[in-house]
Amino acid sequence: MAVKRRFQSVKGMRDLVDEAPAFAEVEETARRVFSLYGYHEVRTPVVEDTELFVRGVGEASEIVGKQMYSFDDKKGRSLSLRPEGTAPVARAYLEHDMASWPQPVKVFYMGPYFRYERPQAGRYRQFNQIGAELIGDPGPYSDVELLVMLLRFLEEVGFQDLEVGLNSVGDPECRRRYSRRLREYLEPHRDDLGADSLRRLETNPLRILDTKAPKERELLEGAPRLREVLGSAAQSHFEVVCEQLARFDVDFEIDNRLVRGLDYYTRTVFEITSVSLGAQDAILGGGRYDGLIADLGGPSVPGIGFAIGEDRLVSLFRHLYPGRRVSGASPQEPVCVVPVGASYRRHGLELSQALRAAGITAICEFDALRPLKVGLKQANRRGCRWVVLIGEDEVAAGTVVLRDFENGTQETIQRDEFVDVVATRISA
RNA sequence: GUGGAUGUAGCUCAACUGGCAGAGCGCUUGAUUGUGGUUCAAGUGGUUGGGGGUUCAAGUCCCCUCAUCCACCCCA
Repeated sequence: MAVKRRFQSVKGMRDLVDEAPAFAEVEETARRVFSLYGYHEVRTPVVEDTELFVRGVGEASEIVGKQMYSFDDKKGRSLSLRPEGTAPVARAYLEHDMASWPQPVKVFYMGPYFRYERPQAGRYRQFNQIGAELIGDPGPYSDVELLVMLLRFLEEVGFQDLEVGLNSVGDPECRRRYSRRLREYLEPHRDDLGADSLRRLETNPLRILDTKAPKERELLEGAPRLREVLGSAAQSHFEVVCEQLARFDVDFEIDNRLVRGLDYYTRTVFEITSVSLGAQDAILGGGRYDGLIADLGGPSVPGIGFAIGEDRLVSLFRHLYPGRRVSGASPQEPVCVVPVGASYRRHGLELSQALRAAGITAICEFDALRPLKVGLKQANRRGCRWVVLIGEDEVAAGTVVLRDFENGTQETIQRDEFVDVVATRISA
């Protein structure tokens, strides 16, 4: 009966147990690297006015149309769990009048996001993103700096050989021009298009470019290229970005089909995918959004940013480098203090505190049901190599016993010297 | 929202055309009352996801439901 009614995590949401240390290491790496580039961390609320996403992300986008966790509060206001991070940051930029700060404003953030979709490999209803936004500079050098920072982060996490897909979706005028061309090209081939693409032919022809259907891909081989219709400003912007990325040895490939799903993107767009992740293969994506702040009722301020899917990043890392720790982290394995008998717990606490005061990770087995045996077994199961024993004999003699599980030896050392001895033994 | 697969012990999985629910690992105890890990011995483990139906008899067949996984879609 207890089994039957046992609680379970909500569909599409999971506990991070084994993965939690890797998440923490990824987050620490992000803080370190992004700070190095002059970014500072912000934290925005998990809940926002629903309208923020409708206007920011776009009513036509799938995210807003079908995937939001929306609800009415007690006053009847429509609120939503945030499905992405850029619109909230843009909102905060306006709310705190960051336009009066030295431009550009550079921020990063991390935390949970929510989309109501059917879960599958690499897709959760609550997932974690690490993002950064550079707001207030329209120029291509900011694009390059942001991408270089992103690659540096991935490198410091421990990834090698990740390739960035890069494209330009141009300014809104270029896109309107291109949509018309693409529609003209595809119209005669309606029979070869699936239902989804047919619908997009009316609503958002650009999205047809990233179709997975082989027949449609073949058809698109002969389609006009997006970059061929870019205006001269967008064109030269893109050229500078490519040229500078090459100068800084960024491994990128121009992908003509790369368009991204959020409505606010302009000019530079990019993403990194991996075939090792299954169908949900994007580990990060981003781009420029020169019209977003204005769409939200603010001044015309350009911006560029990215979002890293932390769950997918960790999953890919574990798949590519089994057993390896993120960022080469190697936490200190604890020394285990075992009081021999319940009446020596006081000494156990004292000894473990002395070790911690010296910066040595220590745990104490207060709960050994029987002297020694159980305590040692626990210490072993926790993966400790070094055990400090304190009992009747040791207290009487003013000593402790330091046991080395690796070769089964142990030594008796003076209690007032034991911290130093432990320190030298574990670092040997 | 659509489609497919799978739910048996804490974990990984067996159980023939319906016939006594099992194994390995884990866990507890002992061999060793102050010595772990190895070994040996014993023990602990379950309303077979839940509900209903067919049957003398259901883990097995039928219906419903829930969950997980994978794909479509979408994206991180």
